[in-house]
Amino acid sequence: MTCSKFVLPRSFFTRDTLTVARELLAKQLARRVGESDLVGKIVEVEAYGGADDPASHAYRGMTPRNQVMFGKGGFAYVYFTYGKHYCLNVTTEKEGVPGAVLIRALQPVSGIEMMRRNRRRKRLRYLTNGPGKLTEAMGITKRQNGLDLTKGGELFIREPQVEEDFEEVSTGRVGIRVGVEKPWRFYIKSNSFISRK
DNA sequence: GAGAAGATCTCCT
DNA sequence: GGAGATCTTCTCA
Repeated sequence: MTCSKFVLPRSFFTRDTLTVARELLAKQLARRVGESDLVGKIVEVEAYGGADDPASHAYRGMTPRNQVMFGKGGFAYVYFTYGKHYCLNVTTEKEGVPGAVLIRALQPVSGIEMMRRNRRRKRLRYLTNGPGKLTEAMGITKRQNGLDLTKGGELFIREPQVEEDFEEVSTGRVGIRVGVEKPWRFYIKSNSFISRK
């Protein structure tokens, strides 16, 4: 069962990458595994561009890995890094324009017991407070690369049932060596699931 | 075909 | 607070 009226439509994603990144805060990432639903509130994101952004995978043009970033917005871009970790991005912009938003941290909403099993950790705070951690908690791997997130299938993004006020903070991006000066990281102020201060 | 770097996490001191 | 783990992907020859 999917509450499709809450699923974010294509038009949400096919906009400017920075706009999409900011508006993704406080939305819910939902993952369906068999009978179970894993849901987390998005509390931290980073925007990645194209030829204007040396930190982006798309900076040097299209490759087999990053081709999803060049398609239209609203698809999952999952890549493997550091020999251990997957990172989940949401593509943005229209067809032919590269752009993506890295989901860096979630606040668990439901399916928490399954997240604990996936992570083999008990402490709630360490289940999803980092890009490699949240993919492990939600069972996301390269198999989810290229999935359409607007269909309400095994992976999608939806409006929260209850709107909450929050204060947005923007800083330089984390864990990269170039392009650190761009204030393209956004997170919800004073949320305890942020990956780094 | 080889070499190097990477949008990170965990464990150890 | 710091280093090691570990493998995919890209670049260059």
